[in-house]
Amino acid sequence: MARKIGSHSEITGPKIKQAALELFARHGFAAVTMRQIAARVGVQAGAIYNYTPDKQALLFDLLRGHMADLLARWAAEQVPHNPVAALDHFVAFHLDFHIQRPDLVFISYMELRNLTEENFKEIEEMRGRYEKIVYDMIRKGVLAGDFQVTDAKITSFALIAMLTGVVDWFREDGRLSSTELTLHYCALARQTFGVNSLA
Amino acid sequence: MARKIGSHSEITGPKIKQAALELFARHGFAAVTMRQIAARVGVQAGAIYNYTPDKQALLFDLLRGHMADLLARWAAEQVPHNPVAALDHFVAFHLDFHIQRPDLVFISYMELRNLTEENFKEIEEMRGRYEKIVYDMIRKGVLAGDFQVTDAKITSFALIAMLTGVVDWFREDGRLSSTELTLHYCALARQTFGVNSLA
DNA sequence: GATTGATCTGAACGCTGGTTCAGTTAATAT
DNA sequence: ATATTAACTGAACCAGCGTTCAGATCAATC
Repeated sequence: MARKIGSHSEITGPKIKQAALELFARHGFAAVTMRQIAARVGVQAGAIYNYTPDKQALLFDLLRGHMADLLARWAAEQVPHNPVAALDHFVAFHLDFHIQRPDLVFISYMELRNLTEENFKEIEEMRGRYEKIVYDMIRKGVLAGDFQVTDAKITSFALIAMLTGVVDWFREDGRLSSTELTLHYCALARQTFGVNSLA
Repeated sequence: MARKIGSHSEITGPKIKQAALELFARHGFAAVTMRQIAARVGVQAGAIYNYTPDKQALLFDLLRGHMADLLARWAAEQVPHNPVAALDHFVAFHLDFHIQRPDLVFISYMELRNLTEENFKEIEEMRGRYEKIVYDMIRKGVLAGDFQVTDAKITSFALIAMLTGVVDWFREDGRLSSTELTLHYCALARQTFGVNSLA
């Protein structure tokens, strides 16, 4: 035996990425073997090397793709000028994006330390860009007098942590729908930012 | 060579735990070898097995010890009856406890998936007990009319995530002292809980 | 329908992993 | 001083790791 029936790089390539993603998320990068990934795709381990130079690149591509996707999608959003509306918009966007990609969110936080130093720096830089978006949004709201926060930096970290933490427990078939979730978190975020509810 | 000069189980035992903790936190459980741990202690790999049945137990003991410590210390706290004061108390406690143990916090979140199923359940149960403490605290505040939260469960998760996320960026020698940090987060938590600042 | 290139197999490579254990030495008790 | 026990070494075991590659087979092209 050699080449499989119906084999195509446009099919096998994505399948390998998907299998690697699921396994990395479930067991951790270091604990997953190339043979496990291959088995999930229905292929031998050697075949993976037609699609990636090595295991490290498999991880890095997933993380970079995830961050690039996040930044690109936010850049494409039409963000309201009103600070409170912008906050609501961000909360909805962040929750929606992250809830749809729990595995990617997980490994983007977990597996940073398994990256090469230079690969790590690249991801860190992208993460910093996203954090700056939140920080700038808060600063604008503070300057406009809409937000009452004592420290914009701390608040930006707190907001991101609070929102991203949702993927640890939220399930599509759970007590709350994603719509209800968003509503709750918009209210929570407003309160956290000291938005005057009478305004 | 065999037994080392000055060797004592009361010394080597804790050193192994400490070395394992640091290495697990830095590189991840699966990526750390018994030989690395041994080298850090200044001993051969085989010697570790005088102190632990296997690598898994090394991890589990760290996680269980951490959670047990957390629960025991909270149980020993004198918590004010006033809901707002209790919230402040909890925020200060949680931040203080977690900031002092960044490595343990890290692996307690990261390495759950590397636990045996039964070991995992035990840690999960302890974690649930801690989350319930927060939930009950919020419920009391809501019933007393001190907190304005739409969903006590969500708010409890959000608070824990927001506070625990601090270990990702806080440094003792950074911009903020731990005292300032606590003050900021008490204010932030009050705001998140809709505590009437005029009361 | 023959040729060519893309896709995959299967076996192998050198290494390193967790773990075991007989033997050796330091500390302790007698 | 001697005997006993606790602590550790060093070497070995085997399974499994990531990675390579010559060869086999399928898909596509003309």
